[in-house]
Amino acid sequence: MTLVYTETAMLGLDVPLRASERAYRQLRGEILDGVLAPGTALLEVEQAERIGVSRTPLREAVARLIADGLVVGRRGRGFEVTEISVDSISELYELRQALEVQAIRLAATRRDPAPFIALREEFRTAPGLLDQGDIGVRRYYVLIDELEDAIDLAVENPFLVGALRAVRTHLARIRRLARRNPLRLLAAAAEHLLIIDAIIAGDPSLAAHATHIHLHQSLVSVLAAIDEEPAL
Amino acid sequence: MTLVYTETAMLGLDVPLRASERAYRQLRGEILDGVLAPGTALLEVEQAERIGVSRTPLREAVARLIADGLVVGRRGRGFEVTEISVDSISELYELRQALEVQAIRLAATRRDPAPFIALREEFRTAPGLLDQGDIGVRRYYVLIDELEDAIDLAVENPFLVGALRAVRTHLARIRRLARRNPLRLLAAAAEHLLIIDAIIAGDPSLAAHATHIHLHQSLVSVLAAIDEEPAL
DNA sequence: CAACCACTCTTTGTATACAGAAGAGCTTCG
DNA sequence: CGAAGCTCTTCTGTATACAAAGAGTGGTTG
Repeated sequence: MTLVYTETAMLGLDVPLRASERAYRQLRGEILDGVLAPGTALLEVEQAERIGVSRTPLREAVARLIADGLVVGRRGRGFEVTEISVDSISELYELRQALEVQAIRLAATRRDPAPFIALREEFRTAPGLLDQGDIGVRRYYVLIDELEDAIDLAVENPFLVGALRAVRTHLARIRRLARRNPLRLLAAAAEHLLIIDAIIAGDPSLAAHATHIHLHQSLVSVLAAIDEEPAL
Repeated sequence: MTLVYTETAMLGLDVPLRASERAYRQLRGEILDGVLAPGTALLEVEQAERIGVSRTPLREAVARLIADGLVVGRRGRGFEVTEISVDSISELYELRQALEVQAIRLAATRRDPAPFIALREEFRTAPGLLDQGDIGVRRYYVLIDELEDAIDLAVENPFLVGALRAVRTHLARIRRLARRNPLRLLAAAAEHLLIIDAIIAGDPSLAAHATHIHLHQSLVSVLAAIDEEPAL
């Protein structure tokens, strides 16, 4: 739930990191990026040699990944990357809805409007951004990250933010296997604007319902995208 | 998020357990029971010797406790048991509300009524139970555990149930330092009955609102109890 | 020919030894 | 007398060696 970063990491310096931390970040990144596909077996010695650490810090990293729900222990034979089923996506969204709606409610109640007003301006440029192809889409995702950060800050609740972060970890994997279509991104941008407006207006109920709808649409879109893809 | 128990543990056999698992359970139990008070420093060698395992499995146990949010790493000098502030209680309840309301909604939607009908009968005996002093109160808490288990089962969502379990871990600590008064327990029993009725009736909205109210009253009671106590 | 048992090999779980970093206390110098 | 620096101690972080458990395989026997 609580991630601890060293002060050097927070400063973005690439000062030598603890081996266990390096192993954790690398494995986590590879799982999220799909390099380590769901179902992949993780053998301790093999992974330890590959990453360049000994088994002790690697085990610590795997333990954290298990706590994150990205890896499961197989009885007897080591560990493997967790699978993603269509059912699990719906289940994740049930949790996500509960958390995001609550977070938005609190953000709309406690907010300092300033950062959201700034974000509103940026989100208004989103339609233009989405016309600029892949690079625009990437900048759009950065915008969403900034919105999430602003919400996390406004929520002022480490427990809730921690739970949200855990959900977002799994979302990152899902996003990979369900490339969203441009029309959906455009609609999503409008939905985000509505949520931002509600936060600025200090209307928790409106913000909550807008979030509910946004997540519903998002889930529908993700499930449709997955239905079309041959994989999974 | 996901807890993995060995099959021997699930059967309740006290077959030799892995050392790391033993260390985890003992430390977790001691933190939850308040034997290891908030702020207590955990030195690896010291704890390892006390529990009777070597440092390696102890570190694994501590890593899991950090993931649970029961322990935090102190920069430089080891680890310590996390503190509980009044603010953190309110924050925990904000998360708890989001999760429980969603869980109850889903339970009321998907439920197999049978277990809840059985629980309703049991909860009707709660007022009598609470007249029987300490032993009755303890049986009442067992009843609540059974209700929570029934809800977890009906929810059919590992993500949501996992998040709930994490919250309940922290609740156990809070319950310790805010002994509830008998009147509150009586009122809580009535609130639980209302929730159970709503689940049996298959009325998600009613169940959700009943839960909302129940948690609100619970928080008010906890905060009042803590205000009275000299400690903290 | 099939089933069961034993053996071996692989892989995890645990202990311990070693190295490096951080804090405390003492000494010394200004 | 105070402050700063150095050393010493203590603790964490990592590697490695060892033990035990499970799975797979081959042989043997009914």
